Amino acid sequence: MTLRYTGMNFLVNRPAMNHPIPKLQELRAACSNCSLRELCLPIGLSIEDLNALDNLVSVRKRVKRGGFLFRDGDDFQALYAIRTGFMKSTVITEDGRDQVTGFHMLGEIVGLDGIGSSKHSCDMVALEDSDVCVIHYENLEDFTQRLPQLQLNLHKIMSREIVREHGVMLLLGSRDADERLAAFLVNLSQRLKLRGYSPTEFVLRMTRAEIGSYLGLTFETVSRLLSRFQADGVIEVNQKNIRIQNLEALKDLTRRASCN
Amino acid sequence: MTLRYTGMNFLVNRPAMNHPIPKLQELRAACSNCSLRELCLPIGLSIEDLNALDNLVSVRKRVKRGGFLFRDGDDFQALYAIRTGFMKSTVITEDGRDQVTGFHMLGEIVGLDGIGSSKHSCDMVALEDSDVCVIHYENLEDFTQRLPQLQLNLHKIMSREIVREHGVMLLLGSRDADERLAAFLVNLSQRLKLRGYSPTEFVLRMTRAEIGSYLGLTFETVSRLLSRFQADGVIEVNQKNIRIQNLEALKDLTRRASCN
DNA sequence: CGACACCTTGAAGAGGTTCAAGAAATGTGG
DNA sequence: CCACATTTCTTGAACCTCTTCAAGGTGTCG
Repeated sequence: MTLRYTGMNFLVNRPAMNHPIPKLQELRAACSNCSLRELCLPIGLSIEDLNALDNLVSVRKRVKRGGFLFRDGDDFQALYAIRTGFMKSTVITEDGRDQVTGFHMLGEIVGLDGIGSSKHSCDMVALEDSDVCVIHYENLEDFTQRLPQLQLNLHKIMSREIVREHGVMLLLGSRDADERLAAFLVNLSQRLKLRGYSPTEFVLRMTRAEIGSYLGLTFETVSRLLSRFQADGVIEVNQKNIRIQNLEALKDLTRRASCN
Repeated sequence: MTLRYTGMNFLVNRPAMNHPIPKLQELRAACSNCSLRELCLPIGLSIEDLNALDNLVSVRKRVKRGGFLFRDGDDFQALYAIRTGFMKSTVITEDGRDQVTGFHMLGEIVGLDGIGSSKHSCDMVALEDSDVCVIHYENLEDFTQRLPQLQLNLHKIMSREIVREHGVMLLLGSRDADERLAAFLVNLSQRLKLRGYSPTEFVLRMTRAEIGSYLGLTFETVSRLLSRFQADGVIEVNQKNIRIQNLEALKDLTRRASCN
């Protein structure tokens, strides 16, 4: 079987949810038909509400690999739901250093950083050709006024982002390099599993440097640790291809009590 | 002038916004009269809306120093607006290590972590006797349905928390110890200034260990750095009392380009 | 006043960074 | 489609920042 490019080939074992390349007239999104709706903003909405939502999420946008969905300083206009692809968010300092603050995959909502100040405060870069639903924010505010469930969903999404970041802070503040990288791999694995992909075999869409930036490590350290995990028989690495041999061992690494 | 205890004596130079000890019958909150409303949830609400809000935020709660406002695992019931006092939030790992994820002062909303999963995912501990307005979440959802401005405010507050955490991630992931501590002091200074307090002279309500936990450093490192900043003439330290001698130098420390 | 928590400072040690060099993969243009 | 440039990755060795361990000092509260 030869697969056409679907924008989801950052995954190895593709399940039965391939999307064909959308034709232009299909670029209109439709939450009611979307296979991701149980992961996304419309979680648990009724049929009627879903139909209403289709009028809100009416545009899609493609971002080529390496392209920006939005940039630090851009006026905030919309939230974006990732349909296919993979993205990273980065914050930049005055002196030019930057830090990856998150990796985002299908079904996730990005752009939440812009609501507070009406400007985006990070860059959102596609790590592979990506396809997003554009959720115009002013319209969304109107919709949430009428759909309490939608409002709740939005609040939950934002709250979960806050909790996710708590986890990253814990990682960066209290764990050593092994634990950070192990936690990163386990997290990726779990998110892929939730989307129906293999939790043990996948392709990293980001470079070692990007992983390092996210984890507060240098790319050399990431590279060395991947090699060591492989030597220990926990994972198998081949360039960007990862196969987790012993998921339990990896999970143990993330919670290894270092006697304090 | 001898001041009665107002729950705000973590600050040195008190401006003209002292609250008397609330008598029991005064424990009913009133956003419409609150001097903090320009920092808090009701920012920019009309008079009518403010009056409506008074029915939402109808309870106050006191938390003694060292007490918990809520704990990891508690059912999520409400958000809390800090009226007086000072708090820290901490997340805990399975192996018992914990990390401070934030320090919170008057006018700030805490508890946002609980919305996503209906359970709180961190501890919220009072670092001094504190007084909070209880915003029952179900009621809040009803109110935001009717008050678009209130909904927007809530979204902005959550978005800003996300952005704040981006900043902490940057701090923990990309900066050395000097830069972290300098950034911490500058941040405290700015938040105090916003509330009408002296930005250059204040009392730390947290221990060196808590600062260290927040910044991903040991308490010894924090202690050493405070001493060094003092030796460099940037600040003056006397136990928990801080006087910033050279705010610009401190700000420079936070953005010192280390040539990469 | 004594117990306890908190803070300071020193010295040794370790984990991760930096610098460096080469290999492998990827992309580009003719 | 191949050659070349560029990016990415791996691995080693020296170094450095921050941690760990330790001991003594200071402040606070019952």
